[in-house]
Amino acid sequence: MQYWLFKSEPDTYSIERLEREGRTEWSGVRNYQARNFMKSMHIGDLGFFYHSNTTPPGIVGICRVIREAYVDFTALDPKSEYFDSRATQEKPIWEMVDVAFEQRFKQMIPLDLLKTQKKLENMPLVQKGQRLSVQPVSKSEWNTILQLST
DNA sequence: GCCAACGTTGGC
DNA sequence: GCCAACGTTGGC
Repeated sequence: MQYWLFKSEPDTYSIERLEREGRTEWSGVRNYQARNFMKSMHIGDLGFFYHSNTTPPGIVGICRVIREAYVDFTALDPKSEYFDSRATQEKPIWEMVDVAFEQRFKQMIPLDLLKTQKKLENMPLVQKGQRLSVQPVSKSEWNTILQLST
């Protein structure tokens, strides 16, 4: 069992929408490092749901991996905003997982607060210039953040 | 809206 | 294989 963090701009896909829909395909990731993290996910893994590019940014809840990595077909669809002309049926390049809604925090844990936590100083999330949209979270980081959510 | 940081592209 | 140019991310 591993822990993760998924970033999403709420205008694109919010925790509220995930709560409403129950589950979603995490399509559109176009970064190799983030894709590789998704390929290493297993059913039952948990992830923090992070709202980026909003005021304030922060962790808003938890989701759960319910399907392991498979072809992100949006890369093959010319009509999709995530279309990648280099992707083919034989070599689709990009993959995605499915996640389910797990929990929404009563209050967002703002990035500001995460940055003040000594125990979280090594998280990619709090590093300046870090843009990775899917990243691993250690068990101790996970627990530290859970404490902040109560 | 600005811009620093980063990943990717492509000329050489 | 280097690296400048470019596009994107995302905090502020």
